Amino acid sequence: MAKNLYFTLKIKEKFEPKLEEINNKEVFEEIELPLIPILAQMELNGVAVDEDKFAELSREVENRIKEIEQTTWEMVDEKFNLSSTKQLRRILYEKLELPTKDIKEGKTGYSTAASELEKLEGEHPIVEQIQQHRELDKLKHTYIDVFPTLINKKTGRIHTSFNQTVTATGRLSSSDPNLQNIPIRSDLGKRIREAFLAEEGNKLIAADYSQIELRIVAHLSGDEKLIEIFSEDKDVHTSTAAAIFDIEEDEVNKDQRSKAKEVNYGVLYGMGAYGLASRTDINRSEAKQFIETYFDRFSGVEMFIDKTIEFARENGYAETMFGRRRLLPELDSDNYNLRRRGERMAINMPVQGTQADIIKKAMINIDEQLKYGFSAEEVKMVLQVHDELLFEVSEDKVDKVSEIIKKQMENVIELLVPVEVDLNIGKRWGKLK
DNA sequence: GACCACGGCCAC
DNA sequence: AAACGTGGCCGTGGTC
Repeated sequence: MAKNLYFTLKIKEKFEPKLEEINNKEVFEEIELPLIPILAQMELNGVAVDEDKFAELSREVENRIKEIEQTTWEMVDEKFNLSSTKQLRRILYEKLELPTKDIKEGKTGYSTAASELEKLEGEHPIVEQIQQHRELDKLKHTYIDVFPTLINKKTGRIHTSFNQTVTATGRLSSSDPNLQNIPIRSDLGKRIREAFLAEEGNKLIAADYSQIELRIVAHLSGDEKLIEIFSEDKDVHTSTAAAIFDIEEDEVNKDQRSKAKEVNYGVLYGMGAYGLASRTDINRSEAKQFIETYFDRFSGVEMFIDKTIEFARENGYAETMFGRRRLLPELDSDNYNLRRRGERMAINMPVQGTQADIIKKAMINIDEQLKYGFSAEEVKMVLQVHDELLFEVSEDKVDKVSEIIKKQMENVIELLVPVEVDLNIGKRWGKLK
């Protein structure tokens, strides 16, 4: 024990000045340190799951996968492993001789990734079988069949690890198992998420920040148009579509909105024309025009991006609103691609990192507020998924607790735009209202 | 059995 | 040559 104390002190002596030197003592003391016991408690709390539901899904998906396999084998007159990209590549591009003109090549040959299979739609019915197989196989082996084996004997719940020192931006990560990537997008995915639930007498409260990253961009850039959109509580993707297509908001169709959404999020990550074109049905020159028009309408955002990269190049790091830093030696590289990658990291850090700071601070403030009025039995913080907090709460405390959660999350920081949190409550995650 | 690279894909 | 940021986990195919 004495040794532990001795070396801990030595470590403090070594690192405290360094922390001060990089101006991160506050991030450490006001965010990371107080967060530790909260994460520990969340790990101990765990989350309840519906074991029978997983068993049911497993049987159902198993049968469907077998059907698809059989159909696929009959199409090519041979049995092969659909999970082997190597074998699939031989079948698609050699045996069936599907066109490889637009297909990306990796280190081992032509790709069979989802984005490439899409280009082969209509060429052969096997493509659709592979697409379906991919989704079902992924969800079965990564989630459906895994979670039942991870239910803790004593608690009857699943316990993750929240890692505090993994990411470059300040986000948490979750592992063993990762509970930050539970499916939600596909129909089967939704059914998997619905297998996460509250125990008898409890409800789940999911509280998520609405468009927080784009609101942070609005704040950091000071872009007038983006600020106006959020201040007037408009749908940001619809308004963006109206701005770039130069039409009225009520004239925006689904397709235009979804393209605007790609642009909105793409911008946060430094997406180029190539990226936008490959993710939508427009070609490169249209994509280029698109992005140019976006920056023309939202010139504050373009200036923010330029200034952020410039700052990072001069200082060797990018930082969040709370001063958390990410070193970016890539910006000095002789390698063009590496340098461009560094620039994209520089753009992303202030946005993603500030979001991480905000939600961590919210967790600390909520914990502080809840620990006096409620018992650990009545209220459990169970998961954090980057812009969302999940709580399991005694049914009779839901109203009071909801109010505290929303208030604390929305008031961590004042931005030039409103910070909004949506609450969803119910028995099953993914089926909340 | 442990580990690895790769291709692939789930989430935000 | 790469093209959109942050993660973690899967099966295949292979080595030790």
